[in-house]
Amino acid sequence: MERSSHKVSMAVIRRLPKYYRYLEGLLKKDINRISSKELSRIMGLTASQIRQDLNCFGGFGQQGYGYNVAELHNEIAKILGLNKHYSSVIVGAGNLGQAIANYSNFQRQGFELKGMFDINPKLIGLRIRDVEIHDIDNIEGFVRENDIEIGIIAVPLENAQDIADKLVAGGVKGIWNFAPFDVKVPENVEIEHVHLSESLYTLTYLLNEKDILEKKD
Amino acid sequence: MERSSHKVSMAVIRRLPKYYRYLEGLLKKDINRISSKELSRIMGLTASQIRQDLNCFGGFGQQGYGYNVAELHNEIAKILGLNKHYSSVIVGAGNLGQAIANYSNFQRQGFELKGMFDINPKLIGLRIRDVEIHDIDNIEGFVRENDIEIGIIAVPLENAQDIADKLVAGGVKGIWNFAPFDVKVPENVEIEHVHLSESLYTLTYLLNEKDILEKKD
DNA sequence: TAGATTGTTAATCGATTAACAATC
DNA sequence: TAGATTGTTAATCGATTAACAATC
Repeated sequence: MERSSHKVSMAVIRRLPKYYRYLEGLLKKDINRISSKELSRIMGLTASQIRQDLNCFGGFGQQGYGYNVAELHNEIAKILGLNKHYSSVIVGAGNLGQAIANYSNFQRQGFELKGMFDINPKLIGLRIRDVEIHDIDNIEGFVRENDIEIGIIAVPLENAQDIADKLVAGGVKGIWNFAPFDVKVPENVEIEHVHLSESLYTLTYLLNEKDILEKKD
Repeated sequence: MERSSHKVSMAVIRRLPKYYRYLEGLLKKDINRISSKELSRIMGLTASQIRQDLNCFGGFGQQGYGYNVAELHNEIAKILGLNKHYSSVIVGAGNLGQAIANYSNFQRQGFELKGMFDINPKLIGLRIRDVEIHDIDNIEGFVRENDIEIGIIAVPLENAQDIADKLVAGGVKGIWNFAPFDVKVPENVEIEHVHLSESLYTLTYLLNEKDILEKKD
């Protein structure tokens, strides 16, 4: 028995946080009503696309009026699961791990950091913002005992898959991976990669695109 | 007079760093030959797509043989502009700025960090890995005098556009933006955004997708 | 030579855009 | 009511996949 909920495409999903961010900006400016046309103008999309995207999840607008900003912001928050609380751990307490731990956007908004892990004995026992750094050997048990839902990987590429396996064994539901390696996880675990060098190399590509394409002729 | 160099689509461009990364992995394993079929298997793409992608830039393979790993790796490095040197500055010397400064992948590979900038008097004058933190008021002059090509923005969203404007005024060619705001730059300046919370919210969406789509029915 | 695999053209698929009736 | 703007269907566009002749 098939549910009518046809999968939403990744292209749409990745635009949702963007809508959420722009709506937050409108809220801050005390704008309480917006049409798809006006939103398309400030976001650089088409009005048609915005309406199509939103209608994957429901009819949030009103003919002749547009969308209520606060309401739409709230609906998208729910779609993104931002009305829920998540407990998390960061594995790797180096520069990147510490930066994520301190990342203010991450601290608020219901993402509770329950623990950090590192292999370096000098770091173990220290605290970042009141969060203790544990020995990396204890990941699996800690994740299980504390019902950790999100595991954040900030270790070198060599160790990334091993850490992912341990997080999964402990029972995390999702992994936010900052290591430059596409760690594999079982189907029932969600994975989101942040490949910083890929982003940087995209920029350098664009800086050189003209020369590259001319040379090809 | 139009050049035959038809623009390469962004979808293709964003796969290039991924090819580069996987080829690097093969190199490390001393594998010196690969077919599009085998590469498609380890990367999770189709062989057809790989051949299409590469042929946007040239015929790097050989019929009946496949691709020489070292050669293809090198060609893609050139396409991505990784054979060149770039001088850069980081604006914002908080946790994120410092993490980027210390990011090892960034330090090697020809990305020279020439200076950092912050508004906080306590940070100004300090050094991160031998790189001095300057007063944020001096950005434009510093960028111009030191021929900085890449400006990295790691400041709060409120200041991001102002910083971008100053970097552009100083003459940067590209901006790597970590602020949660789509800063606008002139057409001749390239921009690459890293929106960390959008990535995180994509993960939380996926954690809740089933519930969301069922509720809709 | 026979087998393998590319480069490239053609077919398919999916995502974006356009259009418009429904309706606030 | 008249005007505005949605939700949704149809048309278009672009990206991915399939197929195969060329060739190493």
